[in-house]
Amino acid sequence: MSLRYAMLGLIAELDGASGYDLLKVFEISLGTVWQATQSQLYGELARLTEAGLIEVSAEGARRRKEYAITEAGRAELRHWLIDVPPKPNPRDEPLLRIFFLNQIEPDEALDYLNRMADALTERTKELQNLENTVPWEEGGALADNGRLTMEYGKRFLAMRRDWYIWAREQFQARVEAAKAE
Amino acid sequence: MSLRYAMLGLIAELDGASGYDLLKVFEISLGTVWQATQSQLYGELARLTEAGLIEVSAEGARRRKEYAITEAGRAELRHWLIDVPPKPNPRDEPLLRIFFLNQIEPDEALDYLNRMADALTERTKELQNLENTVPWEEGGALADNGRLTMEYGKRFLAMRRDWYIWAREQFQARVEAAKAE
DNA sequence: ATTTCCATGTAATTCGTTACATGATTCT
DNA sequence: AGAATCATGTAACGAATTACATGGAAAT
Repeated sequence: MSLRYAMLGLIAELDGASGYDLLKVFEISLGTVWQATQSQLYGELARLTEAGLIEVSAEGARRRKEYAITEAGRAELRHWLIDVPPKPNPRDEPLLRIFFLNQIEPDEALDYLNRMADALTERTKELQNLENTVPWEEGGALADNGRLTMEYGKRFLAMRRDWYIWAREQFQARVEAAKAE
Repeated sequence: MSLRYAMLGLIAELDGASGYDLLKVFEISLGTVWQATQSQLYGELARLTEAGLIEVSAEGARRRKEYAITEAGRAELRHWLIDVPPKPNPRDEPLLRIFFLNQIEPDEALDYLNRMADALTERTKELQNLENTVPWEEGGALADNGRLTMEYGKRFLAMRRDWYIWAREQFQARVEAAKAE
């Protein structure tokens, strides 16, 4: 159900946004945190309008429809932010794989852990580049909060890279202990 | 598609497991990393059998069916582990909320950030308790890998708690700067 | 006897992805 | 004139959630 609130929140911040505008925002600034397809967006816009949480505030050229949040929508968004406890992800694919590491050869497993650590180092560089090129000045409050999530992203990458390095060491120690027998 | 491999991997490790057995494993040891419902499991068991990746190795009392991985299944699992790059989560609800923090009052936002940090401290304690009560000796390789994910869980919790504390400071500084104008 | 646990399945609904389809405006 | 971009929608499919339904065996 969170897509609903993601859209509600964006419409609250970016007043007079169209479905197309939202799509761009999802692609660019929200892409790392929440993904949505064009199909989903237009469907949810219809449902939000139906539910009275947003309304068409203007119609522009090329069939463009601009949306604005209603009072009911604002209340709903506020309620979600304050009263509904956020639920963390119930699924983590990279971590799932760790459980099955002994299904491949020890060397392959060590290699896998190395590759994962390297990939995270690579992504850290990319994120750093992104941070350097984003025009932070514009955008106001949304950009300020974007900066918070940028820092989160950096810490998350670093934590995982460190963990892969640590896990590799653990795994290797295990392999060598087994060999010594 | 990862549920498929989660089940394939479990059947490879726990030879002769039934759907019911897998369900228990998902509830207990795999629950923090990958969730699946009973409905999903039985459906996927049928599909995996259909695809020749597993087979019914025995039938027991109470309609129990035990499954074993086939050679084709082993190859498929191995291929997934080695060749298919894992994809990290495209959605993070707690982080999404951060974008809309300025939709509520500054005091409420600060309060929210505090509550999130506290909740993570709480969950750290729970995880520590869990670690102390899990019988690590049994279970062999699966348990060894479980220990790796346990450490991941601890680091992840700590990272998020620290970040919430940091974010709270950032947010407060912003609020005070705005007040000073 | 009856509760509890083992055990498997199906149905209905919602959410997400990919693909298809089309029209209007601006730019070169 | 033609390409690129803006803009909205629908259809088909697959994955996930919730609920329903039932039966056999063991324990109290």
